[in-house]
Amino acid sequence: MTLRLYDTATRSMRDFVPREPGKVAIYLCGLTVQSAPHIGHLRSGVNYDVLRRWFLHTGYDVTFIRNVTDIDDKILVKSVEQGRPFWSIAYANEVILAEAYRALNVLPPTYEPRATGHIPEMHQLIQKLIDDGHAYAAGDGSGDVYFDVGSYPEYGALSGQRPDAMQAGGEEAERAKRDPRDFALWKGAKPDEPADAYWPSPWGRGRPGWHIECSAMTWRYLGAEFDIHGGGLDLTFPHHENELAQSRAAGLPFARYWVHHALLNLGEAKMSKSLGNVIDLDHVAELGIRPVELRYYLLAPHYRSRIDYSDEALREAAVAYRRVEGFVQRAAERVGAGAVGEVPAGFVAAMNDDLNTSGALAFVHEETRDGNTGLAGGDDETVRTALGRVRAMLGILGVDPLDPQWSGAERTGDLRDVIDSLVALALEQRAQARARKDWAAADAVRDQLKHAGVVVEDTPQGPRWTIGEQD
RNA sequence: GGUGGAGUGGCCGAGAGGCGAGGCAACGGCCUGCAAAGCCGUGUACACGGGUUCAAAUCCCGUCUCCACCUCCA
Repeated sequence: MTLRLYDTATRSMRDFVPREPGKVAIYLCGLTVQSAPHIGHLRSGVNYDVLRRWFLHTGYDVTFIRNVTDIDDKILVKSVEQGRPFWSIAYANEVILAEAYRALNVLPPTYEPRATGHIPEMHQLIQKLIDDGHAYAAGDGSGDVYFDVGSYPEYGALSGQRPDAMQAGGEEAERAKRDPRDFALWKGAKPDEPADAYWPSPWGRGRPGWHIECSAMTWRYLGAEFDIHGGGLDLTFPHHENELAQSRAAGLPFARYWVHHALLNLGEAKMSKSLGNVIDLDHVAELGIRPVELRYYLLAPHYRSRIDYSDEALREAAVAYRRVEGFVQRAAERVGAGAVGEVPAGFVAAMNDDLNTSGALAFVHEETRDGNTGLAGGDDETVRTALGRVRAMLGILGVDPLDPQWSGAERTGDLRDVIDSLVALALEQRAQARARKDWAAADAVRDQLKHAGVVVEDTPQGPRWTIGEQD
């Protein structure tokens, strides 16, 4: 069975056929590092991380490129406002972003190129487009270079826009464009913008337009043609349409599949800096939700379904995850972590069906139930099998509780052994009280531990403790 | 105005012509000294109105509501 993916360009599900057998080359539009990321941005990282891990699981050699846009209008505006170099602002946000990805167990990309590191490649592409009659330098001395949309008949095919029906964009100020739909490949330097934000070019000092960077970087790292181009639904137009137009016009076949994920909304609108309706990792932490639980929340709905964020839904997802996590921990205590096992066929079928993570999770929960039954009945073989399967599935989703990434250390740190000794003392007291049926004394011990954040549960093998919420 | 997409039980959320995904919550039971955890059981859900069909949440037509894009945006 092969993976089927929904391809935006054809608006249909297509069997995934790699350009080269056994290899897949993916380009994901990363973030513009104008500010710290919110969880909508992180959804993008998590969704494509799951796609990537699925390819790895199914035996592909994956080349995964995720870019960083480290220069754009907003960054330059901030640079002027704050009196800091634009690159220091971009880099500071890039560091925060990297930390967020790491916290969510998003694998580092094969390479993470920055727009500003690829000016020569952009120049090459732009020159080729000019030479071939697809682009022109503005006649007003601005130093701008525009893509000539009229020279590319396929324009609009990706996003389903009909060029003649498109609303004229940002009204005035489009200076020397021959057609309002033409877009900037290169932007000439302007006096009111930071003086350190420019590079020399055949058309004068300037900086790149937004879209050209992705065409340049896919070309540089993945070649003329590659397998999958991903990004948020909101990038379909104009960004991806423009990338496609300029790349194709320059003679590059470009992406074979276009994968777009839906956005995360808060209230009535998508989460965005400009609307101010933003939830970030700090807010999630304040709710008592761990990063692994946030990751579960972000990957549980299908990637093409909109997520309407609510604290309540996030908490529910965390509870669902904790059920599975609880099984994994108890099972590992009983039979040992063991090796990662087989992945159930239903899970595979769901994942191959356009990465249906929701459907796939149903199998995680079924296997968890079987495992819990085994645990209750003392059937170690069932426990072992279920544990192996659950861990295999969770590993593909990047949320295996036994992955060193999570490992429970974030709550107990290196103090686990110390706590264990102390708790053992208390539990010994409780055991003595229970032996003489002094339930009040026994419960007092448990209550005190609970108050300190240690939750005690009795099992057929004796009491076990976990770290919970402090009262 | 143009282009995509969505409305599923108290909540979240898959599915896409015929056996009620899964989770959370609720209720009942088992287990437990009590609890916790777990297991078992309990739901006649598919925005509305028509139509097609032996059969529709799933297909067709119409209506309503919502979201995204058409401008920077994951």
